[in-house]
Amino acid sequence: MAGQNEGSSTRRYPCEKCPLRPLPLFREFESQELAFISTFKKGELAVDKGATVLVEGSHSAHLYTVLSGWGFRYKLLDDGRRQILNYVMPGDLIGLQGTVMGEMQHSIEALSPLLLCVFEREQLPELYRKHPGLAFDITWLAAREERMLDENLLSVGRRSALERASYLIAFIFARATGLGLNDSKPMQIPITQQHIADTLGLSLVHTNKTLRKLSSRGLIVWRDGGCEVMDPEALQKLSGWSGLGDTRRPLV
Amino acid sequence: MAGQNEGSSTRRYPCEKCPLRPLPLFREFESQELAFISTFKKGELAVDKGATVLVEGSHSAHLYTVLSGWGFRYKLLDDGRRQILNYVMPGDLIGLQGTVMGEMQHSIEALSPLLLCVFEREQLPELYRKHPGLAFDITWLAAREERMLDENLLSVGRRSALERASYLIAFIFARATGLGLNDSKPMQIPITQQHIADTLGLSLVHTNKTLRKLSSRGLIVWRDGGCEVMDPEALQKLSGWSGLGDTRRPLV
DNA sequence: CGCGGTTTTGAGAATCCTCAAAACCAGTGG
DNA sequence: CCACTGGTTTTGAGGATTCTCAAAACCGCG
Repeated sequence: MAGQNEGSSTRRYPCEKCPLRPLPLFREFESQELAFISTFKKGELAVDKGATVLVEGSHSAHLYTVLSGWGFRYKLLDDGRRQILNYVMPGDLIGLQGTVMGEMQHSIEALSPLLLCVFEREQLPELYRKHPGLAFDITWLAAREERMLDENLLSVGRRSALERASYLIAFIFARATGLGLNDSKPMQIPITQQHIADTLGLSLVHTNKTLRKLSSRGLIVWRDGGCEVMDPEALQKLSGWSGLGDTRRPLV
Repeated sequence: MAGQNEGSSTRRYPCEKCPLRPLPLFREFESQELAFISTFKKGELAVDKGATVLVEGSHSAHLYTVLSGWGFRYKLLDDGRRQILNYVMPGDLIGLQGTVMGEMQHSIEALSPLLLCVFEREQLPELYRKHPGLAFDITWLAAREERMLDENLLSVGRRSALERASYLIAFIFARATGLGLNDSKPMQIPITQQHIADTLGLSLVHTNKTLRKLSSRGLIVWRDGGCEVMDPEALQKLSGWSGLGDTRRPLV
């Protein structure tokens, strides 16, 4: 296995100075809620690129919010076939399944160096008791994840290879843009074609040929081991996807 | 469209005499929680087979728990391609997405006559304020739905047609069995092959040929417009699925 | 320069799809 | 009781998509 949670537990970002919260994407919080979150947060965890954050079958005592970096959730079959379920980006709450239902049913791996806020499972009941608004937010985030999975399932089940690839890239682009991650002009997504293949349910070879078509149409460029998005509108149109809504969302 | 919510709003089952709650599958409730649920419940809705319970794009003011019957959640592409996301069975909470996030992002259709408990969106904040335990249960159910979607996505993305079909039937069988729905000796699932095709992401023709293989091996029998499950263990083994856990779950 | 990981290409094979038609079956109306 | 109808299941055949196998090209890194 690539590597386990090796990470320092410093605390560079107090919640009051959270770099994410000011973004227009996120809903505003009441100060008392913010104060609670601040005590709820136990520290930060830095995870190396390629390391596994959470492992299927483990019984995690923690819950995390992504502060920065990219990752992905996936499941494996016995013979090694891998399905990537979704990507994990700043503001996402991860480990909820394990925390709420017991055992983790999927794994999460870092696609880039990840910085996580660490929360403790044990304090969750207290959160639910004292801060119904935050409890509602957690449900909201779970419903949002469900919605993204619905879309992914629709894509893998019913779209052609070309549509799937377009959808995936447009989808990731939309999420990253909302977070203000497109600082470089053509935004770059830090994934390999193997990741895309395992997300779309296609073989590596056919994925490559499909991406090649997108390249030849000028919609993307594959460079420096990542995908540069040249024409997100065209990708979205090609996939027949209606886009993310523009509702603001909570951040826990 | 086949038909809209035509249903009487009688109230045959007071919560105190809920036919589901006594099942060993469900966690026990505190009496005050039960009392609240009872006031939370606004009535019952009977939905005809084939009718659409919730429509994608609508802004539902209601939230439902299935009392009896079968249904399915699905999404459509513009050109009519359909992907079934999951099946809906007694004890499932539906409409949460629409209630929590605004617009419904999927539709739900009845596979058999459905009986639903009706709750109101407006009272949800009160539930979160007064009954953190119930709030947690709702999150739990959302996480459970997410888990089922993860499994379905793994299946559609990475399993062969034969494995997918086996998995789906074993999965539905396991859920129904937990609910005590297998009163008839070989349990019958009330779906058409078109439903299976749209769940697995396969064409109708190929689905038929795949099911035929399962029949010839004696794992299922297709009779009376439904699927009789003859050998659930073999199906589960063939699909390489580890089964549902045996944790008890909440019922809201 | 050599190495491991990633991308690219080619070729043949398996899976899965579409088109088309027949068989089957329950319900309806004559 | 029978013919008709619409929905569902079944089968065949040819074609498109996607897969596996295999090898080469590429690329950053020690």
